Amino acid sequence: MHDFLKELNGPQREAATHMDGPLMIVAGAGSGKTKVLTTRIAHLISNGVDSFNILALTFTNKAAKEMKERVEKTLGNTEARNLYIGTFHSVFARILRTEAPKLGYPNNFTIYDTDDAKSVIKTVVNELNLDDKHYKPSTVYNRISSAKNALVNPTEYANDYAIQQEDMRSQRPALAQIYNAYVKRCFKNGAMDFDDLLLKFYELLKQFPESLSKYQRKFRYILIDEYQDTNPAQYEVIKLLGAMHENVCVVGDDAQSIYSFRGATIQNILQFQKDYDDVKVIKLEQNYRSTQNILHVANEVISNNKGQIEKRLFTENAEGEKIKLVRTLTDNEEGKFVADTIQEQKLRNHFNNKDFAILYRTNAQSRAFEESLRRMAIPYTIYGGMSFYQRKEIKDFIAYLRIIINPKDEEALKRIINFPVRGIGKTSVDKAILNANNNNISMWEVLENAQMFGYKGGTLEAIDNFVLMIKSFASMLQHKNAYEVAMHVGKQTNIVKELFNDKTTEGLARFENIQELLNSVKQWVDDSQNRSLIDEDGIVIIPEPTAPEGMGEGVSSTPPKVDIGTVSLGSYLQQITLLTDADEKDPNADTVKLMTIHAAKGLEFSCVFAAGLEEMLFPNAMSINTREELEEERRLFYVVITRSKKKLWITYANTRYRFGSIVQNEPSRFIEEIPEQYLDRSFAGGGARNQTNNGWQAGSAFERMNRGFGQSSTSDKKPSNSKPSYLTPTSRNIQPVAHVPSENFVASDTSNLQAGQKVEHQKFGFGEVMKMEGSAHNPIATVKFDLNGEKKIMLNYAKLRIVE
DNA sequence: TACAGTGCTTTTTTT
DNA sequence: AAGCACTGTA
Repeated sequence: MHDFLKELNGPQREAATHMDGPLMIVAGAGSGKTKVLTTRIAHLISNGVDSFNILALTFTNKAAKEMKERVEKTLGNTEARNLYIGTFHSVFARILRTEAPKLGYPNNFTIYDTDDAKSVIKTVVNELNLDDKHYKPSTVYNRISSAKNALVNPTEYANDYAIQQEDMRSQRPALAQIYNAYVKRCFKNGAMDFDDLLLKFYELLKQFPESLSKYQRKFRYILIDEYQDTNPAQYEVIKLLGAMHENVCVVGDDAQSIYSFRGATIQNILQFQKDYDDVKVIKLEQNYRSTQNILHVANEVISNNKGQIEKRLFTENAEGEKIKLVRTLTDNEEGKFVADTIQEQKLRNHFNNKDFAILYRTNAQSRAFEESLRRMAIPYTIYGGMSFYQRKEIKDFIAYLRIIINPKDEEALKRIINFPVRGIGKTSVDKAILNANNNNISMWEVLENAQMFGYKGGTLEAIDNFVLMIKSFASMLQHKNAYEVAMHVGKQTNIVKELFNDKTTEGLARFENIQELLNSVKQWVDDSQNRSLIDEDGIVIIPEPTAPEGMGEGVSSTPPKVDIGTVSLGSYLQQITLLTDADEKDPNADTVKLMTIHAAKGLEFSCVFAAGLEEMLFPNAMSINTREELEEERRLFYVVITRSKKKLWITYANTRYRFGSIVQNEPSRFIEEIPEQYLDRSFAGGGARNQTNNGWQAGSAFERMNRGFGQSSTSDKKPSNSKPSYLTPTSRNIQPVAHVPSENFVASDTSNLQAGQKVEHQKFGFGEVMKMEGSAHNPIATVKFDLNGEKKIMLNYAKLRIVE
């Protein structure tokens, strides 16, 4: 037996050493599934399986990278470099780079990110003369994305009765038409969106038996991480690829399925056992991560969901502390509490910054934490922001590179045709697009033949110069590498110079960003020296960022079909669009981590703050309409609880800002699902379930202080602990003048509220409605309160009692 | 044509 | 609160 198997427990070892045949590992949170996966790969290799024949698919680049590194470490040699480990998207993109021509796409197809895709949608909605208020790009995009993930093509979409009913109901009857136009336009642009990477690969396998058999033979062993999050497109691909050898190993946890909004379906887990004759099922039920208390709470919470795969998570870890429940008055106070507590814990228990994570439901919640951490000079890293490559100046620059690699890329062309300004205005651009559509050619081809299409004078000259310039860039790639070309583009277009001359702070930042972009191209080029660019068939491939140093993959003697410069730049461009901001950050940096719960899946931290446990927020207002939605929210709660190894705080605020106005929220219903015995409510803010002002509880003290009922005396201190600073009101915190709601306060139906009516607000007191505005969907009342002045109240959130 | 001011929407989660 | 699109002005 190999050494690396010694560290595994029974079921883990059984899973890791299972050789042939389908295998399903049901892996509870913190049960060591990554360890099992990596050990399994190592075991396969050391038992004679060629590393070239192993495919491992994950959902994030981060997970892929970690897996690769751990296999490498386990094996202690470089065999791991030959593995295909990556995200569904990156692995499929890599393969499609060689196979795309079979489907009518260029090898150098562009990958459209969400912004590009939405821009295409905007274009086609306009061209179809549809109202873009009704057909908002984000809504349409989501709808199209769902269809693609469910393998519903435009024709099926248009012919499906239920779908059509649904679109009629939502007042969007033209969606089928838009979907169709969108798909055609992307194809014409030589571009695939994220969903296409899955969909087109599926179509390839489906339509070309020789391709199917090629990849079936190549990937004799397949491993899928986070199987509970696969969607039908991914499911079908896996099924096809695995059909020959049936060596498919999936790892998943139904309790952690949190991506149904992206088309993932838990059905895939249940279906797996029916797809193959004898599926071996192994459950990993021992948790190595969390304390008993944390695990008990997690188990208790998730038991409120119906229909789960039967399993009992247990741990031999210490009992640990109770879960600390904390209520604060506002979102800013919540931020302060967390920052204070981190500071205190660091001093008292010698934690590092990186031992803490602040996890929340929505990205918008990060603001308050950022501010408080910055004020206390605690280093932090926020995940979930914009990737470096999505910044405007970077995308503009990249658009030049995109257009020389794929001239059909209309989105890129539109970005740069008049940037920097060269006298090709909107009218000229519209005309070009119109001509392109009418003659069924690309916009670029129209520009190439500008004179033929009636352009004259200065505009014609400007277009001709532009076309000439782009062509000169493209031809440079024949003898210069991608970095040299990118540098040349920067100079020739004046972009670099212009930014250099812009001495504003933002201009400086943009200049530095462009420098960084050029560095990243340089790095890519340098690294490519060590990469094979040709696969076993002599076809140019997209190398992975950390790909092998020219081994195995077979440097064929067949000459490449395209210039190396083009290949290198083309693969660079495809690769960077699949990067997220998480891939650009160092997870080991000693900083507090801030991210959504979704983004935290698969991670663990000694100390976790689960923030914003309020109704409307978590569970989110968008997800409380069906049992399925609510159960997914609960799984999300399960995920956040199980991220914690030692200490867990659950925080919520009475009021917080939303869309610029204050809203009040009830504590989350999920809090009530935690058995009292595991809760520590003695914390600042009390976390009192009801909001009565009893005892010394700091929260009520805070309320009293802010009502001007006299400064809290020293006896108000928490025992053995000086008063935390978040209890100290600052001048910035302008609290409303106290108002005690009437005995009979009941929120009225305000759907017909009108100016002139008298109302009572729980906190702001009595007032008169001055005016009504906003939409019927989101009415906003301006109320002049007797004691608190004028305030805008969003009626969807605030509770008002109509007095008269 | 470019920019400043206005008003309107937005926030659920992401490769 | 903030970012975006639209509009009117210079």
